[in-house]
Amino acid sequence: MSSETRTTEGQVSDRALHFLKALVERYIREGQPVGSRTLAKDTGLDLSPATVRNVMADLEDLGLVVSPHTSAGRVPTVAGYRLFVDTLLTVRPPSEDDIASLRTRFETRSDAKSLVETASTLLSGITHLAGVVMLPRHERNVFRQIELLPLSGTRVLAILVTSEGEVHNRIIATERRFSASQLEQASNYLNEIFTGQDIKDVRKRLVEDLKSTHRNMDQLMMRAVMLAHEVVESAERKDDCFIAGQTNLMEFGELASMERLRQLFEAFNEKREILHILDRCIAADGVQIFIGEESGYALLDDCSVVTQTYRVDEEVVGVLGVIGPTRMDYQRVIPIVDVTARLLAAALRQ
Amino acid sequence: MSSETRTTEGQVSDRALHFLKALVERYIREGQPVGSRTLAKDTGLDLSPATVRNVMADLEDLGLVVSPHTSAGRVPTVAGYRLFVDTLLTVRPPSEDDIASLRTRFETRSDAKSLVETASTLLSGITHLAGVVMLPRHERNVFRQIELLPLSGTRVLAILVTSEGEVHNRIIATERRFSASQLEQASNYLNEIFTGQDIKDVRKRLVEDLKSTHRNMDQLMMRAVMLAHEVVESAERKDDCFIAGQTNLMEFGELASMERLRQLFEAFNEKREILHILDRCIAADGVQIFIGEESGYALLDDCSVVTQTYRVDEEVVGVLGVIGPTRMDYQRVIPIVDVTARLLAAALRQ
DNA sequence: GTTAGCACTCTTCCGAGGTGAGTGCTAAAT
DNA sequence: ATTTAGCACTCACCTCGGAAGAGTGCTAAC
Repeated sequence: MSSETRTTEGQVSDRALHFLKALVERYIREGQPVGSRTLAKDTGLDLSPATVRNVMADLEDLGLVVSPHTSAGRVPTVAGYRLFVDTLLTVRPPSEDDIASLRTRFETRSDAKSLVETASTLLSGITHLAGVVMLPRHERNVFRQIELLPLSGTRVLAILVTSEGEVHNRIIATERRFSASQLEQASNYLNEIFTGQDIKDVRKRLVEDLKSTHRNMDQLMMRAVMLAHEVVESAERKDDCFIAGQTNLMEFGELASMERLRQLFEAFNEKREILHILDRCIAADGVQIFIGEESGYALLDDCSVVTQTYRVDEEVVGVLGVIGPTRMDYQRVIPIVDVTARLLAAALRQ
Repeated sequence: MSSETRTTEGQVSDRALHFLKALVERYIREGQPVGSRTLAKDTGLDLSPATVRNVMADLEDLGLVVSPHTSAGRVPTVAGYRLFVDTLLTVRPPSEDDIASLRTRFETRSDAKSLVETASTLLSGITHLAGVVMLPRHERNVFRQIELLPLSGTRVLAILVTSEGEVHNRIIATERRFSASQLEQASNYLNEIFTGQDIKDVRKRLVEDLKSTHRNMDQLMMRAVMLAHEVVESAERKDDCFIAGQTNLMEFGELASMERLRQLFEAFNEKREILHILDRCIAADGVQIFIGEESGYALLDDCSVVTQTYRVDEEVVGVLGVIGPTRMDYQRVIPIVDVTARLLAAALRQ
């Protein structure tokens, strides 16, 4: 794929590229196939439609544009967008308005979850696309404190606090009844030994512990640590990802089919596929763009994904971005995603 | 309105009602205006279309049905649905399949939040409508334990556990730095004094306390108790309500306009209006049905809402239901909502 | 290399005409 | 007094046939 892009790129004249750029920009603005006459005016070069047509034919041969039917203008293909995004695009910094509206909204200091929520709302609000943000996931996840409280019957409420100040709780169904003091004893034990350690280590250690000594609480404590471990592994991936502004996508004509939209929204609710894509983006580090089918999910064939990772203490902890039609305004969107990532990182740091 | 319904009801012959019933049922099944010929066959009575037409004309005069245009069949009006739901409807118990699929899914015992989530998923899955469930809100909200932990800078993490086993946490920005031991002291104090008390009382008491003594921690503790109080008041109402299966609504032709759908989905995200309606339903207790404009929100003009309250320990703590097109299958939906409410209540009780 | 001209292809937008479903009304039948 | 058959009428919907407009490809001239 990349080699193919190379060769085409090599053969395209500068003027042709200039035309491609103008065409993509125009199409992004208007959303309709652009014809030779229009494009001739757009480029600024004082050329006749006929000349433009010749160039367009070349671009079509190279697979950078297509015409939906004989007598429509041309529309960029995925390869066309790709070339545009990779080499033609002039990234302007986000407008003052956009920055201002971002900055103020991030000023409220609060927990990771609400920051992430704000971030996705902001992204979707400013770009008029769907905003997605993954919760920060730390490589190192330090056990800070655990609290075990008896509920009715044999159920126990376990509350885990990590050193990042995240609180996780779950109800554990046990085999027998535990008194409040028994549970306190257990949590004291856990806290004493494990506070400040990495949760992965805690788990490993406890498993070994269990083999040698056979303590009364074993089962319960094991479960509690399992909870802790789950926090690291994040079994509940669904909650790790915020999506906002899905409805924005309804306004784009190219996604107007009810059936497609429905599937798209269901994917947003399901989140599994979205998370897959974001995982790939997190691995890449930096701005990552999937155009149309590049994402690998048929659902997103007419969509593009623009993401940027964000880091805390030099470590990449998450990723955020937007999902919209392939025809999105990359020039505007990319810097916005970029800035939002930085602002979110800053907000998380303090 | 109700008096009007009365009078019309009085004037409608039994046969006319029988026709209305058949018409509504048919329309719910097929989704298209039903004409005299069709209806004549449907009723079973061996009557000619002409006769049916006469009756239909009467029903139209009474405002129970309308025809979208001269040569279409008739469609129930809101008043028609109302009459149908109130007096004509034969509620059959939910099918064995439905009950089975509900029961097994509720067997997993877990915390309120995930039960509520299951409930809404189930509702939407079985009815093919949007399912909504409000989290149980207890009148009495008992303070069980509070934990205060220092975070970076002057921020403090407050964790509150109620006697129902719900865990709430928030980050509190304070004016000055507190050490871990100071915070422990504070939380010990709070726990000692307030455990087992109603949170509302706790707050009242603390406010008074502050006036007399001027303790070191005042500000912080005040905030902590504010958090506790917020839990009761549930400032974050948004999180109190789960909606699932919104996408189901996209399949109904009568809601097919993009613009309407978009507004509807935005209302679902916003939740404010939905919560208003649910609040009204909770006050009513029992099965509550809003048909079309009855809900009072223009957004829901083509929708109906069917809800049932659910109770724990005799006290109504929440409400659940479905939102779908006015043309939903009331006969099937109502009992399903009813059963789900009972099952959720049962699951919450243990 | 660029352009004007021209034939050609498609979409899109009417308007006409036909069809079918369903109605209301009237007059006859039960 | 119902019920029914008959009939004229009304719309929505479909299809077909231009006409208009946008845009193309090609060719020949500049």
